[in-house]
Amino acid sequence: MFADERRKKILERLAHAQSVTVSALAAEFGLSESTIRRDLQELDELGLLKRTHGGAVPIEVASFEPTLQEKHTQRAKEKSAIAKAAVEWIQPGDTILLDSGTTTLQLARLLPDMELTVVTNSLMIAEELASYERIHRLILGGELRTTTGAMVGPFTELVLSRLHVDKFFLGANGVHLTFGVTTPNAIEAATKRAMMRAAREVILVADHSKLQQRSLVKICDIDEIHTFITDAPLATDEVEVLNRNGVKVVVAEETQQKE
Amino acid sequence: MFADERRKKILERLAHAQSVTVSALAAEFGLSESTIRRDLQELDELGLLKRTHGGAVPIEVASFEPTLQEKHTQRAKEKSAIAKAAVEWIQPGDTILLDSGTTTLQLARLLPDMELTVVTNSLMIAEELASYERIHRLILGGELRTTTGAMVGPFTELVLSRLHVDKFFLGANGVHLTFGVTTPNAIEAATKRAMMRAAREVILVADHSKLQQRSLVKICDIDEIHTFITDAPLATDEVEVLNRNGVKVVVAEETQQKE
DNA sequence: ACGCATGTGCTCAATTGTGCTCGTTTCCGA
DNA sequence: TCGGAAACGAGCACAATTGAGCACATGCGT
Repeated sequence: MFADERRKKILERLAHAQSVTVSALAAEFGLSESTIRRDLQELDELGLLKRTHGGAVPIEVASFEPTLQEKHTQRAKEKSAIAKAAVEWIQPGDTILLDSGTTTLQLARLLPDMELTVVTNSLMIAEELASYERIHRLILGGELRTTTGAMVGPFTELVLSRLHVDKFFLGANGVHLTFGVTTPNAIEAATKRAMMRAAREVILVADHSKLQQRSLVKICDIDEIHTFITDAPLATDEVEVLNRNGVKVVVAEETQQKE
Repeated sequence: MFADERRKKILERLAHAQSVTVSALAAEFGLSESTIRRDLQELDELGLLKRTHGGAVPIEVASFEPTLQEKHTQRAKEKSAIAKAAVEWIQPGDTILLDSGTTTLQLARLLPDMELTVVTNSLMIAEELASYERIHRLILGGELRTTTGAMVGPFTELVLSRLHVDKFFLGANGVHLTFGVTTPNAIEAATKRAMMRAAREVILVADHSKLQQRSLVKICDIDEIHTFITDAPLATDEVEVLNRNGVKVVVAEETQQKE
């Protein structure tokens, strides 16, 4: 990987995400932070990005919606770490299904532009993927929900009934060992269930704040999850319960340097 | 193997990979690195690649998509006038179907926030409608096309086969009295036909630059259109032909503010 | 045979990319 | 407002890569 190549990738990344961090880039490329800093400095001088402390942001002015933006930043580091670990699960040629949600949106941003089929019911993810060249994108239709930007309902489920994907990345509001996986909205829950039926492997992505939480509507029992990717180490007994239920647990490393 | 031949191969290699290395090329061709360096230098001076330390990367065309943004501004005033006239056709409680395209996008922007069900296969329109409170929004899914942001294909048509809307606002690239209504892409044309089948009334919206133009793929004959909204007065014989085919013609008044 | 252009390989000092250290600056939570 | 942690930039060291120069081989026309 050459410097120019790497810088191009940094710009690509920045085109999809609102920001990049020095530490994350260093970890991703397997290089020192010094090198990344030099890259960012160079790109900054060329006017291709704007340097910030700890990273960089795109050059555009961006009068983005604050509410959505806010949510992004909530536990952004955790979500990003989880998304990064989740991307590792994806191989060229895969057919993946992305649930709506901020963690999966982050995942979409981190997707490499490789031979891939991505199915999603999230308007934001669809938008995010619009510029990818090589990714084949199938959008599940449905009724558009304002709060989550998700497309849900019978039409979504109709299309899902005709689909079969390799991997489904499921987001949720509550992950409880005995009460199962939950979300606040009944229609969304039904759609999530339909997505599970369409997938060979169900991968649950949720940061540690969701753990042992209960939301209103149950999506599924914990043993219906094949893999659970989260950001903080679980208690040993929790891992034991999960493993006993056939759930593989992956704890995402926050970027190398621990604080 | 001649030098020119070798250089051509290097360029081919670079067209497929993101980069090439001097050492790899030297090994592959069984030549010294000096020779490869001279090749790369030559190609760099010719502007056919960009030299880096240890190898080379392709020239960046940086072909960002101005096309979509450009299209917005093209004939914006006409499109806006048409959209304004089209909105008059919509009543509270209606179920309307919006085609993808810049004119219909403009229409979506001008929609009053009233009791309404809007169905669309356009990602941009979906996004535009995301903030509306009272409008019930149904998004047709399908494969996402990069150039137009439209969702098309069998899944789109599957959902459409289950729907019935009051009014369909159809966009097109060519409107010809004898050859009918046309568009450049076959898959999009098929989806547009499916949308027509799902509608009680088909309303064609197209500015006068599309008139008597032909694009590649035919969507329908002119007599399958119920209403045609455009921005410039047509010739009297044209109107006569249209009326004879059962097409109601509406000419939108350009708004007062001329510059 | 001769002169010359071209293509190639080798050597070596100079350049570049990178990692590391260290003192300074900036940020964030108490 | 303050203190510690994180991030920063300058400077240095080291290794890989580079370019210039030279030598050698081949091909071509005279």
